[in-house]
Amino acid sequence: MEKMMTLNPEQMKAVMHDRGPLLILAGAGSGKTRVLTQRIARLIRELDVSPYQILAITFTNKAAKEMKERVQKAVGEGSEYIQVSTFHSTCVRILRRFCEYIGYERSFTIYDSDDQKTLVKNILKQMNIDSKQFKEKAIMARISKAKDELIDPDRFEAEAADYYDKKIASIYREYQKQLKTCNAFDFDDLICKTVELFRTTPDVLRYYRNRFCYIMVDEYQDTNTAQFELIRLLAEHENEDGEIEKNLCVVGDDDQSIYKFRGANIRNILNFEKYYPETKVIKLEQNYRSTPDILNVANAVIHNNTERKDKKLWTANEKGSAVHYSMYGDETGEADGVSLKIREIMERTGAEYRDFAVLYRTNAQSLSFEKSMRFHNLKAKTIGAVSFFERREIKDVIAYLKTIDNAKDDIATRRVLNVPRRGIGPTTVDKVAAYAAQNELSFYEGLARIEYIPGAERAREKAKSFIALVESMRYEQNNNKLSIKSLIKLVIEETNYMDYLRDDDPETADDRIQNIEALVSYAARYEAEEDEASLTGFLEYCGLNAEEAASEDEEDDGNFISLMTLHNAKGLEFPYVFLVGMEDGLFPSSLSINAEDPISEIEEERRLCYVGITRAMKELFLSSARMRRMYGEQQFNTPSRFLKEIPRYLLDMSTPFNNNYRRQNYMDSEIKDKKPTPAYTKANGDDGYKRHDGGDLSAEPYALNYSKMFTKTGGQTTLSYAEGDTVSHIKFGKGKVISIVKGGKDYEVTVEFPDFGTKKMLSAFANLKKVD
DNA sequence: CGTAGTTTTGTTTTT
DNA sequence: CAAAACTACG
Repeated sequence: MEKMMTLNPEQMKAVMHDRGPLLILAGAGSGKTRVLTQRIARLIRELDVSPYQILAITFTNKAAKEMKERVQKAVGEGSEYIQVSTFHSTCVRILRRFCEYIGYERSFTIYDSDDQKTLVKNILKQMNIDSKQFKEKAIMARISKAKDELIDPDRFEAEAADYYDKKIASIYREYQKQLKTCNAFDFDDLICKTVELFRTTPDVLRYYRNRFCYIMVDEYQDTNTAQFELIRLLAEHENEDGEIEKNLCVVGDDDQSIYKFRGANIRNILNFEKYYPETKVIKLEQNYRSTPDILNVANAVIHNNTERKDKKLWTANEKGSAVHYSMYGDETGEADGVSLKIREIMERTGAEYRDFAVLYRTNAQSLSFEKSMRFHNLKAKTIGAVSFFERREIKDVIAYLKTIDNAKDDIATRRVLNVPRRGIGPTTVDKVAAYAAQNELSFYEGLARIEYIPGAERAREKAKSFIALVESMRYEQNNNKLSIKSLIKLVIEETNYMDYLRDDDPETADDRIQNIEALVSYAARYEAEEDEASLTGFLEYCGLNAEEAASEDEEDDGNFISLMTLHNAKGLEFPYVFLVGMEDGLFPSSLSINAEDPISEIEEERRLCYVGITRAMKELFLSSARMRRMYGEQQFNTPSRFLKEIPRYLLDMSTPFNNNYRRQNYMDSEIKDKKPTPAYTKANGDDGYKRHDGGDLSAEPYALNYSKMFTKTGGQTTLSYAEGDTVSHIKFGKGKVISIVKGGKDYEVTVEFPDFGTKKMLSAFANLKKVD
C-alpha cells in the first residue's frame, strides 16, 4: 500500500485539518490508515499537541495493533503515549479506574457470550421460565440490542408492549442484577456502563474530556448507538480560551457497514453532519488497491443500494485481467476448481500461498475447501472459525483462574466445580445457588458454607475439598507471588486436568493438551511484555483478545491460503481473491431474502459482497455451485442476484463449466459413510405398564422437592427464635426478628439488620441463630 | 450423579 | 449432516 509516496489532494486536506469535527468517507483501499497516521503525526509535530492527548479508537485488536505500528513509524519518539485501542479496551481502562462510582469493584471480570448464555440459562431456571418459549439466544439478542441502544431495564420494562416483552424485561433486570453480584461486565456493558459512568459522574467525564483533546474513530460505520454516545460525550474539549472544541475525526465507509445485525447504527455515519453541523467532509475516492475492472464490478454492485452516500471509486492502476465467473456442479466441484486455479496461478506467476484468499458467506462452507486443499497439497488455513479462547479446555483453565482471581465470579466457579468430575451435580449446584441467592452470598461463598445447606450432605465433603483446592491455589498466588505461567501449571497439576482430558476423549486429548501448552506460553509472553503483569490483567487480556494467540507454534510462517468468511476479510487485501458460493439463498442468505424487511437486509448482504470484491488487488474469481448439500439435503440454488447486477462485459465466463468434475477419492469417506436411516423407533411412549411391574414408587423419591428437603432437617416445625429475638446471620451479622410468617413450605422471616437494612428470608436457608 | 441415547436446530459476530 | 441440547435410565 505504500506505493504512493505522496498524498493526493483529498488526503492532504484530511491530514491538514486541525480543529473541529471531520468526517472522512474513505472508500475501500483509499489509504485511510495512512491519512489517519499522517494526521496524528502532524498534530504532534506541527500543532504541538501532546501525544498523551490523542485517542484513536478501532474495533479490532488487529486494527489497533496495525495502527500502533504505523503511528510509531510516522511519529517516532513519544508515539507510545498515544492511546490507540479498541472501544472495549478503552472502556475497560476507564472502568478499572473509576467503576467504583457506579458500584463495581475494580477487580471486575469480563463475561464473554458463553458466560452470558450460562447466566441467562441459570436465570431462566431460577425464575422458572419455560426455556422453550423463551429461547436463550433470543433473550440474549434482545438484551444485547437494548444495551447497544442504551436502554436500561427500567426503560425496557416501560416500553414493553406485551407479556413476552415484559417477561424479557424482568429477565434483563435479573441478568443485570446478577452480573453485578458477580462483579462482572459483559461486552456490551463495557460500553454502556462507561456511558453510565460519564453521565452520572461529571467529574470523571470532565477529566477524560480534558485528557483526550483529539479523538479519532476508525470504521465509524460500524459504531452502535452506545458507542456513538460514548464518543459524543468524550469529544468535547475546552481549550485555553474557554471555548468548546469538538476535535473529533471519524473515518468510515457506509458501503462497508456490515455489522448492522450486531447493532451498528448506519445513521451514525449518514447523519454525522446533522449531529455536527460544522463538520468538514472529505471523500477519498481514489483506490490504490485494485484494478479498474475489479472496481467497476464493485461499483456496479453497490450502486443498487439506496441508503448510501454517493461516491464512486476510481483508480489509476493498470488494467488487469477481467473478473472471472464460473459455475460448478456442486460444492466439491467448486472447491476443486478453486484449488486447481490456485495451483495454476502459482505455477504461472510464481505467486505464493499468502497471495490467495477464499471468501465465503458462512463458516460451514469452509469444509469442502479444507478437504480439497489438503488433497491438492495446498497449504491453507481456516481463519476464525472457533477462536482459541472458546475452546473448552481453555475456557476450563481460564475459569479456574477466574475463580482464583475473583471469588464472586459465579459463572466461572460453577463451570469448574465439577470439572474434572468431583461428584457434585446439578442438584447440589441448584441448592447452593438458592442458598447463596437467599443470603446474598456469591456462589463460592455459598459453597464454602455447604454444611449449613440442608439436603446437601452428600456433596459436603466433595465441596469442601474443592474449596480447599481453590484456597490453596489462591494462597500460592497471593503469598508466594506465583507467576501466571506457574499458576496455570499448578491448576493443571492439582486438578489432574490432563488425565481428565485423556480419559474424557482420547481422540482429541493431544490437540487439547497442545492448546493448553499454547495458553501457558501465551501467559509467559504476556508476563514478558507487560510491566505490571497481574492475574486480573491477564484474564482481561484473554477476554479482549478473543482471536489471536492460537498460532505461533509449528511452521507458521504466515504463508498459507486464507479461508475465511467475508466478515473476517474486512480490512484485508489479497492479490487473488475467490468469492465463492455466489448463490441466491446462500449469498444473499435466505434469511435476508425472507426477512421482515428484505430490502434493507439484502442491502447489507450487498455491502458484504462489495467488501468481498474490494479485497482483491489483481484478480477476482466469482463462483457458484448448481447444487449443494445444506442441512443434510440437496439444494438447488440459482446464481446470486448480485452476479446479475454486474454488466456482462465485465465478466469473463470463458472458464469451462466444471459440472462433472470427477469426485476424488478423498471424498470416498463421504460416499461410503451413508449410514442406514435411523429406524423409526418412536419409543412406545406409554410407560404406564412399566411402573406397575415391580417398581416401588415410594421407595425412591423421583424428584427431590423442597418440602422433602425441609422436612429432612426438621426446619418446618421448630424455629429456635421468635419475633423480637436478636439473631445472627452469616453475612449480615446481628439483627432483630421483625416478623415470622408461615409460608407453604417454610417460614418467611423478616429481620432488621443495623448495617444491611431489613431482609426477608426463608428460615431454612437463612440459617439464623438466636443470640442472647 | 453420570451417561447414553434422543430430539432439535441450523448466518454473519470486530469485543 | 452435524452439533448442541434434552431426557431418561442405570
